[in-house]
Amino acid sequence: MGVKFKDIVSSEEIRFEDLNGKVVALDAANVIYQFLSSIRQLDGTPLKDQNGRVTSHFSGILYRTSSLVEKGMKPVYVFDGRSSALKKETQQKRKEIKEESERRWKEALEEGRLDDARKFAVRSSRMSPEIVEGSKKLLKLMGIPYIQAKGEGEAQASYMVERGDAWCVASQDYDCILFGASRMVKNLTISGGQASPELIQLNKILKNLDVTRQQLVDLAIMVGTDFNQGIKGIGAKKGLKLIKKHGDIYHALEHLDVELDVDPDILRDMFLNHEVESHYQLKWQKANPEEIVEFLCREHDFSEDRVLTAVDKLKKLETTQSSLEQWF
DNA sequence: CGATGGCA
DNA sequence: TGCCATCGG
Repeated sequence: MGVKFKDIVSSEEIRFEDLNGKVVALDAANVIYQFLSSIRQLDGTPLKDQNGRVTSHFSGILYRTSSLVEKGMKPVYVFDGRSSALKKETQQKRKEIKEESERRWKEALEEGRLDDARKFAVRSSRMSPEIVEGSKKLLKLMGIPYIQAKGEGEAQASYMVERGDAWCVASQDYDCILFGASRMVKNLTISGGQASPELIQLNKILKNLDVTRQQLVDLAIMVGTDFNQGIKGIGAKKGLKLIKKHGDIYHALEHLDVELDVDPDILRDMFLNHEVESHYQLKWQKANPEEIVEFLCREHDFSEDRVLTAVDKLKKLETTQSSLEQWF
């Protein structure tokens, strides 16, 4: 998932207080997928309502969002739009892994191997249109804005940081730095325990590695992204050396005597000139406790006490005003 | 994952 | 109060 840059990007640990008052653009797909993967029982079964509909993502969105608000952040969720045809191969591969994982989950369950069951269940997580629509509905009732991207959500979120409408992108993937996000935050989890939030700044990465953003994109293309396979045997470190030695991907490829499956120019264009939605408005509104209870408790069997406690935390937003609000 | 409750 | 196991849906 995402470009494998872990070995070359530096990050700094931050505290939640550092994000007080900041607009945080959350990559919705990334966040929801995390919830679907991890909010499960020991045997891997996700949370479900009485009708058997998965509710893990509702739990995650409700509790994490309300906690972020309580800590002073202004969250905005960014949903994926159409995905590039270039992503087809990755999507097909993921689909196969998920199907295989689901099969092995059931198999492990029958044989009583609980650890394996959970492991494969996590890998089998899938985000259906129903899950996306339900998530949007919940956010709306909570008064939390969401943006529908035209293309990749990461690209849209990065654009919002570039415009100054958001302070950072929150994601676990490094893709947003390729899309030009000047700041991204990893591990924006509440009970992080070990993993506290990490701030990753594009200009610091470029300075540390001594490359341009274009070169960083070229490097990603060599290493492989969700949109292309990359070159076998080339990881972030080796690729970085090659890009620095030869200047760009075309010259590096000449010296390696290999060809890519996709024209680098097409991928460069995707990362550097991604189609985005520029007409949007960020507005945090009062939560609607009655309708949230109707939706989560009546329709999806959540506990009213727990839901109302979380919803109460959203009141913090009513006292703060978006700096943007003055413009509208 | 995040909330909750029991226990020191 | 803080830590940890387990519950949530």
